[in-house]
Amino acid sequence: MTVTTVSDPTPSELPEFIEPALSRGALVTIQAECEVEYAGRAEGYLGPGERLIVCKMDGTVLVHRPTGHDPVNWQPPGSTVTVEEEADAVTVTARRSNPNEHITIRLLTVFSVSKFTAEDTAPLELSGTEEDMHAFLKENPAVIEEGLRIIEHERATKYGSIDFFARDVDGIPVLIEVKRRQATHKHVDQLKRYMELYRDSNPSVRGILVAPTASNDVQRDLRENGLEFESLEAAVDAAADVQSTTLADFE
Amino acid sequence: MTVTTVSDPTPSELPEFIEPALSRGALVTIQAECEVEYAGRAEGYLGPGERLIVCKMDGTVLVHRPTGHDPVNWQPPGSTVTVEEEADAVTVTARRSNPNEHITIRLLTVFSVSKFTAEDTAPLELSGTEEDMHAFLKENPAVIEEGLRIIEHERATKYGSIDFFARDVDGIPVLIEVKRRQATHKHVDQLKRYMELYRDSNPSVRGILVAPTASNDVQRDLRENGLEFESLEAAVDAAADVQSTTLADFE
DNA sequence: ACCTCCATTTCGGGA
DNA sequence: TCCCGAAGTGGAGGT
Repeated sequence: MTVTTVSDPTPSELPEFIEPALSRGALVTIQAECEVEYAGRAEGYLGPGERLIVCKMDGTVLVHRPTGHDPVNWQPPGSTVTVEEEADAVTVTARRSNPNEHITIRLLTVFSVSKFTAEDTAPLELSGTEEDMHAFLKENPAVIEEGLRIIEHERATKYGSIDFFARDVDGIPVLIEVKRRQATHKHVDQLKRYMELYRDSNPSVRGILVAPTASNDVQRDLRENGLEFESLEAAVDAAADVQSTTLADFE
Repeated sequence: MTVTTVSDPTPSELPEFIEPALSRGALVTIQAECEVEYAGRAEGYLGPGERLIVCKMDGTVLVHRPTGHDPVNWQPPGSTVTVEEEADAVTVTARRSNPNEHITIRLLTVFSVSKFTAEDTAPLELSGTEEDMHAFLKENPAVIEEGLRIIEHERATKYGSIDFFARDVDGIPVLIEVKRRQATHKHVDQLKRYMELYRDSNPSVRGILVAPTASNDVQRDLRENGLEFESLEAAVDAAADVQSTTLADFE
């Protein structure tokens, strides 16, 4: 039996159910009315309500409301989880240092608690990330500009790293920043910053922001700073494909 | 009965259990071996493994592994969830448009499924956010600099908004950017960008980055750009307190 | 440990 | 709707 569920557990059952389950690597889910208090990087209080609580073997604790993607309260992996029976409630506390913070969940009424010893080793295969886009552009620099030669990928600077350091057909150095989503002013800032590191020693250096789209405002921002925009919708699609894409896709 | 759990459900039970539960506003949790496929902003595939699946009434779907804070796969709120029995598995699909994307979970073995009609209206009370820091600084501008007058909070520009537009004791305009955590080069960039909007019409404008700390690199970056750093550890603490803090805390 | 940046970021606020 | 920035962001990768 991989899943064990206890309906309407008594308060004294909870510590002896949850703590050993976690230390044996189980996923614990609790359906309960609870209130939550958090103190650490910020301070938070959540009054009584019915929520789904998930505790993981690595110290992760999540408190989920009936709606929304994000947990309303949580504790990241690396925390230590303890369950204690108190006078009028059972509390689940997860603590960690660095940063020093804790979450305390007061279980007012527990409707159900279950443990699930889950085994999961399959890796997540994800494509269409910015990394995939990089790999594609490295192999197909001409989709950015005819004659462009990639000199270095992820060129380190004292502040972050430039996605691509390249040279154009005339040998002029080109700094390239790649985004997988619509470009924003922030990305222009990022490219501008890298440009500053090169302009002194090489005033002719060019800067290109490569992204599927950019608003008119952002495109103007680039122009006003002597930078260029290269719309590359196709590169995003290509990066999502597993099989390699050829230049023919762009003609 | 608020929670209903079915252990080892048969495939044909699942659609009729899950879909009505969601449409009636329940939180559905599934403990199962499954594989997951995602296509939309990126493409993903996760091979068979044992996971906890959470479906919410608002269309949120989360797939959690035995470890980690983040779901390994998910679909954000606003999706439409359907459950279908197929030849060799039951699939849970969540779809949304804008962006067009979907997640498909193939349930290979379902150990347990439960529905939880949770009611939760309590608001989350959170303090120590950047917004709280703003409120504190607005009331206590002298902690930034003696004689500073706040003219405008969240002053809109064509690009984002400046946290504070102020004037110093000599009437010189001051742009202030506030961060609740250690300042980074990105924040310097942000302030620099706002400065550009004012330097033309007012060359003497000053810029201050207010944050609890900043690395030496970042502080140098600020100096080299004619900007200032104001370390304000205390303001962060003050913002976390519910009761208002007085200037005395800084003396 | 620090620093930087990506993320299927999500979320909320303002124009 | 777009656009922008915060988040208790989390997570990975480099130095």
